[in-house]
Order: sequence, then C-alpha cells, then structure tokens
Amino acid sequence: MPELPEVENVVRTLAPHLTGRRILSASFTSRFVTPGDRRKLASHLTERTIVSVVRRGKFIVMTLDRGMLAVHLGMTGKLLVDGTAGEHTHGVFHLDHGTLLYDDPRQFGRIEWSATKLARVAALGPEPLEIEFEDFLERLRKRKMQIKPLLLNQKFLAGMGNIYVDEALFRAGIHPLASAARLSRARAGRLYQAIREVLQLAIEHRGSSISDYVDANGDRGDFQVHHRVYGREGKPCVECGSPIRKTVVAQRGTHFCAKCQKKS
DNA sequence: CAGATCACCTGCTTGC
DNA sequence: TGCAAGCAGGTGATCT
Repeated sequence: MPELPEVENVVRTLAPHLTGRRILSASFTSRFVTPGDRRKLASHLTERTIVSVVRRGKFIVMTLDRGMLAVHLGMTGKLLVDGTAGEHTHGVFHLDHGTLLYDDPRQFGRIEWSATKLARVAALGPEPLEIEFEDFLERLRKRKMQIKPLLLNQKFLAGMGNIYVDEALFRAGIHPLASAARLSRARAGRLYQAIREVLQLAIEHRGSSISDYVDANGDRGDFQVHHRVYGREGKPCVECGSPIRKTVVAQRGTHFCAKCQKKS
C-alpha cells in the first residue's frame, strides 16, 4: 500500500502526537509482523521515551531514548493514533498521553527494534528527493537492468513503489522495460525530474488512497485522482488518447502508454 | 548479476 | 447464486 508519499504523510501526522511521549507498555500478537520474541520486544519498549519520528524510504523510524524502532507498513499496515482496536490490530502502544495502534490485515508489515543500528534501514539506497542528478545518472549507468525493476529496488532508490514508478515513467516518456544503463543523459534527466515531480505532488495531496490507505489521524489522501496511468487500463492516455495498457513487469501490474513511452 | 518463480497473508472483485 | 480464481500499495529467498 504505502509508498514514499503515503509514509511521509503518516510520519507528518504521527510525529506531533508521538514526539516526547513515553511508552508505558506495549503488546504484540502477530508472529508475522513481529517475528521472534514478542514479549521481549514489548519489554524493550516499556518505559522508553520517543525522541523523534522520521521517514527513511518506506520505513517509519523512531529514535527512542534507548534503541530504535522501525515500522514498515507492508501493503495494508496502518499506524493510528487513538484508534479503535479491531480484528487486525497486531500491536498496541500505551503512551503517557493516548494510544498508538498497529493495524494490518495482510500482515506484510514489520515492527523491529534494535539497540544500535536497524539493518534493513541501513541497507537502503538514497532518498529520491535528496539525491543529486549526477549521482543518480552514475548509479543508473552501473546497473544493466530494465528500468522498472530497478526503480522498485529499494537499494537503488528508497521509497518508490508500484504506483509511483509507473507514474514517473509515464511522465518521463520512458517504457518500463527500457534498459537503465542505456538511457541517454537527456532521458535520464527527464526521469530524475519526473520522479521528483510526482513524489512531491503526491506528498502535497497527502498520498494515494486506492482502497484503504489513511494517515495516522485516519484521513485519506487524494492523489489517486491525479494518476495518469496507474489504475487506468483501457482508458485514454491523457497525452495522446490511445488506450493505457496493462502488462506484468517484475511480477507487478504495470500500466503504460505504448505510444508515449519509448524503450530508447 | 539479471530475471523468473514462489512464498508470506487476508480480503475484495471477477468470471464461469 | 455460489464458488474458485485472480488480484492488490511490498519484500525476500531460491533457482536458472
């Protein structure tokens, strides 16, 4: 579900509620979301103070007065402030003011604690909104892969997912199967700009709510209204009118305009 | 290294 | 109507 813009909005709505709060107790019930010893995890969090809440890629990273906590929302994860617990609530944080719930029907999300360094966060590539173009181009040239699978790889760039990769490639006029290493400097420049543009715009619209994405306050985003290819199979391309096509690339539904998006 | 396949889970939609 | 198949915003293991 949540990609960079959605996670960014979760963090923005979460941080004011959590920063400086103390965790009185916590409990976890899913062996998938919280693999390993769940009671031990809860004890690590008990009596800790939340120093900061930031986003890194698709991770929500909380720095505590002792240790760090990473939350990845997977496909259907939600962090809700003062929400109501339901059958898919797999984590509860009792705070000195209020409650934080972790909800996740599919349980693809993960909650991980570390005393020092969060390995999965440390392994992430650069932030797409922070990397410089020359650095981006250099990384692109190193990898002989199709562009869509590369952009989905979190070690290449951190935070892009299926929606925003399709949307950025459309805006750049690049076919999802185009060779990354062989993109001209000019086309790589268009891609770099398209990625920045679509992510920034989506953040301003508070993310895309396709089915059930909500921020920490339970509010939906509306960027889905502005999608140009994702979810628009068979509908006319906003640029040329030919029908948007849907195929499978990297095992993911892939939406594109065969006329506007070129392989080279 | 690149790419395909499968797996992890639940729920909603589609098609026969 | 009913039910099985297919699909979903993600990631990681394994095999060729």
